[in-house]
Amino acid sequence: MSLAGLFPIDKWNFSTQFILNNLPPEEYAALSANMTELQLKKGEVLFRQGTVPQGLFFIIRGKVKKYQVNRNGKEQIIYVANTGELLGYHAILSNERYPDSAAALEESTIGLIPKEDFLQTLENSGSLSRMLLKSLSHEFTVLVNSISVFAQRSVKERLAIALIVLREKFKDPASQEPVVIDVSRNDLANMVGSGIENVVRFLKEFKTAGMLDTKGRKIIIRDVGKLIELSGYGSL
Amino acid sequence: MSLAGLFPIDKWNFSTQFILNNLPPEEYAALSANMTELQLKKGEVLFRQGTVPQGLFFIIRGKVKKYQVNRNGKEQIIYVANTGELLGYHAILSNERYPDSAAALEESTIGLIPKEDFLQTLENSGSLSRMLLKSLSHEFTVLVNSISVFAQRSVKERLAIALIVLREKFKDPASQEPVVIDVSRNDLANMVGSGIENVVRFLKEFKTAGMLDTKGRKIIIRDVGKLIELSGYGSL
DNA sequence: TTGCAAAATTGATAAATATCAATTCCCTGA
DNA sequence: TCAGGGAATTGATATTTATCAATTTTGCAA
Repeated sequence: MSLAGLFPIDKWNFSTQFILNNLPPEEYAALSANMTELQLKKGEVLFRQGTVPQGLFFIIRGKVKKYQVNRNGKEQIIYVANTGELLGYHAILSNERYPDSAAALEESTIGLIPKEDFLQTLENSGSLSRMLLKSLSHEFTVLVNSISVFAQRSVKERLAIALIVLREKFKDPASQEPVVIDVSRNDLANMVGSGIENVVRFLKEFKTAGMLDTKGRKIIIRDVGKLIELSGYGSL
Repeated sequence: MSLAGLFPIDKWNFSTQFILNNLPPEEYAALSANMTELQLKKGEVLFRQGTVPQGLFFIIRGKVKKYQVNRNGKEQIIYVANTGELLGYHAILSNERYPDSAAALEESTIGLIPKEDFLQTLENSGSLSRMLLKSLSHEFTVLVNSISVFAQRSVKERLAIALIVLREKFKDPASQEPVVIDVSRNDLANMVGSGIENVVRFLKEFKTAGMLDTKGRKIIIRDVGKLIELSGYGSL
């Protein structure tokens, strides 16, 4: 089922997957000349908030959560980045430390581009800077949306939204099967901004209502339409 | 009282005030050649979410709230922009419609720069694009912080934070007097993401605790230190 | 396989927040 | 200056969400 016209999925996804692909060949070459690969196991941290950025990351394959940890150790997931997306450019561009941390949600392959190569290419390239401006501006839309949702919507609605968004991320384009979302209850709760228990209870409710099934920690989405109704984006 | 070392105020402010000032003279000239001025009365809308951007706005003097209105008409204030800040560039750069609306919180003077002049200058200028990349990346930090706070902190903490942030915005550098914050309870509630009644009750609590006084709708901050304690950023 | 530790689930209850209703308190324009 | 109306405040209560305490289930590693 496509979400087109039913749910504003573009307001929940960044758009950096398009950057590397659309770069003129010579700029791509400059950028990737010294790119090294790096394998992350599930749960491994790519970078940690408060540290100084050393490079730009490219998700060759996998899923990476971006999150903040507050003083009480509570984790808030801001975004889940997928294959093809870039990570870690904000801190380089703003010349600040990482505002958030990044860790693999599943086994992932990451390309690491040295900070200098990134900045150098940026100097010499109109396209890269144009595309970054565009992506960063789009991210603004995404984050502003998140703020409204966190500030105003109920936990149940936020869970529904999280499931719709995750479903897109876990979708296998080659398959017609219902999408299987594979994240821990803990990560799900940290995306939704609530406790594990609440999330579990609402999941059960959704299950009873026929929107999804669970199989261990895996969540199989059966009826996105109903989830969209619940999310508050119904009859958009 | 300065917040340095006590509260991360930079994580709550965008940084576009620096852009126009630091632009090379010829680029500034190109940008402002066709700038027209526009006077906004308190409450007047500068642009509305979902509409197509026509230009870039510069706050010559005043305060402008950026907010989203959801389906139920509930308003969420995302940010309060102050004198010197730029507005409305995201939608132009991402080639999307405005993700949020903007309205004057007080009588304001706005400079309007045609979209074409902005894009043209951007084409020809390294500085402008560099500074925008930096500002946009910093905004990411600000918004990510907001998300964590909305998702995890209590209304009381959020109110304390809102007051600390507003105090900075309403500060008169020429005066040593305690800062007077002049916003409606409604706007304050929409910043905090709660109802007016809750905000009023917590304000009363803060007042009783000696952190502030009220005078009609005006809020006079007496003890930021205590507010910082309450905000959850105490002993940062 | 099996046993175990971690993760998920369930239940009960406390705490926070939202909502509805009713006053009271300002501003502002006549 | 004063009356009217919107804004702010207060009170009472419903609803949502968080938290604590047990179980039960799962996924691994031996």
